[in-house]
Amino acid sequence: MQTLEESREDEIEHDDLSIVRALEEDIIFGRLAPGTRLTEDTLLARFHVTRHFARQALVQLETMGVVVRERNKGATVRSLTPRQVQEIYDVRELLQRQAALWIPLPAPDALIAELTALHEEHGRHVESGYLRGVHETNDRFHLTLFGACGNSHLVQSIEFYMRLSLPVRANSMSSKESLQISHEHHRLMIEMLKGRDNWVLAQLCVDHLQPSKKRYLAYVSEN
Amino acid sequence: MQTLEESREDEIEHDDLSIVRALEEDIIFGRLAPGTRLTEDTLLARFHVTRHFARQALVQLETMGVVVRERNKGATVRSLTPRQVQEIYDVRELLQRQAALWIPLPAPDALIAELTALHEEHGRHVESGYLRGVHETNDRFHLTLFGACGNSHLVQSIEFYMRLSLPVRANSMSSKESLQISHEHHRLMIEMLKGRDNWVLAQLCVDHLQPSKKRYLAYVSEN
DNA sequence: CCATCCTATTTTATCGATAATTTAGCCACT
DNA sequence: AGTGGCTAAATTATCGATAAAATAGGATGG
Repeated sequence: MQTLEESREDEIEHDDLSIVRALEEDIIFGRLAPGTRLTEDTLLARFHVTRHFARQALVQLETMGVVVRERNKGATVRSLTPRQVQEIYDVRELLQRQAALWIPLPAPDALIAELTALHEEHGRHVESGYLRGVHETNDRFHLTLFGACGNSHLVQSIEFYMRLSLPVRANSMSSKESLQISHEHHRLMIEMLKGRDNWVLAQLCVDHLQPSKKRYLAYVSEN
Repeated sequence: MQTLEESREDEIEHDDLSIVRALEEDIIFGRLAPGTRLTEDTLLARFHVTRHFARQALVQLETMGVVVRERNKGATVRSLTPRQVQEIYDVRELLQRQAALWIPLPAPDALIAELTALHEEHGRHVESGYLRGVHETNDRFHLTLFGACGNSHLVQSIEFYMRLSLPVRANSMSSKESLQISHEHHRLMIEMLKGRDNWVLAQLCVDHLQPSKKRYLAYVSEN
């Protein structure tokens, strides 16, 4: 049903932001493997934009840490070594733990309501297998949750590292079981927000990161 | 003596990186106040570069969080509200504390030697009042120190927030006394690296951030 | 005298053409 | 057969010109 809305790239107009979005999605869904070359001309042809926008999109993806650019050589989808994955996740744990600790508990009803709505939408997408929606609501859920810590700069950094770990998280998108576990975690988080124990919430946020990291590390070690 | 090497911008060639550096320096030395407009044409005239590079420099400064750009309006030097300063420093404390905790102690002799060399150079610059050198060796000192934590991504984030707090740190550059206190802190840090107590080191790193933050917040509150 | 619209000016955004660089394949030479 | 350099292809980097947008100042009508 949802697959109908794919691949309209020939028809609609594009600016550099939409190119960034599209490529980001290609990466998390595994359609663009790490190491894949991204030449400007390819983007030009695919998105029907002027060179200026294709280039700008690549520049932006580079600063987001999603692609690597070498001078006079072009851009490739960034590939992460296990070491880098470990480092990135260590920082993610640090940031998300602290954000969770800083959330004033119990959380206001408005926040609970907003998260519950996102949670339900997420659940529907998981059940129907609409991955694009799963990914989108998942990210919105976490940014809303961590946003409650009141430190917008911390949230920005959390968002940055979410982007950086896109290829790592790609794995877990492929199995419905993982998505359901993740969904259940979210439910628990909402419950915790009603209580007063920041430490339990923080631990939950840290644990929530483990499955996709472990899955990825296991995957690369067996190759 | 050192002032001789200033203002050669008319003569030497520039790429966007050198523009970024120059503007960065202008900000930390207070020559460019927060809120100042940076039009492309101004940079064009000042650095004798093509519009392409001036523009690219502004784009880069924006992603570094040093300037703000509004569509069709141009770039201005970012100004930080006290709230933002507080947020930024909360994150800096978090990151630098953790980096300090992750440094394996006692630190290897090679690291001690490297830091001692930087420390001495820093001291010379403080004494001679060569601010450009003070700033440069100061940043190198901290990046080398935190680099020892072994997590390059964490170090990158620390560097990012050092940039973001450039205007805050500008204040403390103006008083020799602050610089000397800072210098003494560095000496203590090196001492701590020889010991085994990560927590003392971490606390020192956090304390080291306080003076410039407090000075800045006091400054804006009295205006 | 005030509000509104218009216009001139400033400034950024977009573009396609051209220059510079790298890469790979080929050929000549040893 | 192997090595070195040379040419052609692919790709990115740079540029100046033009388009579009925002702004400020003044003119016009009420």
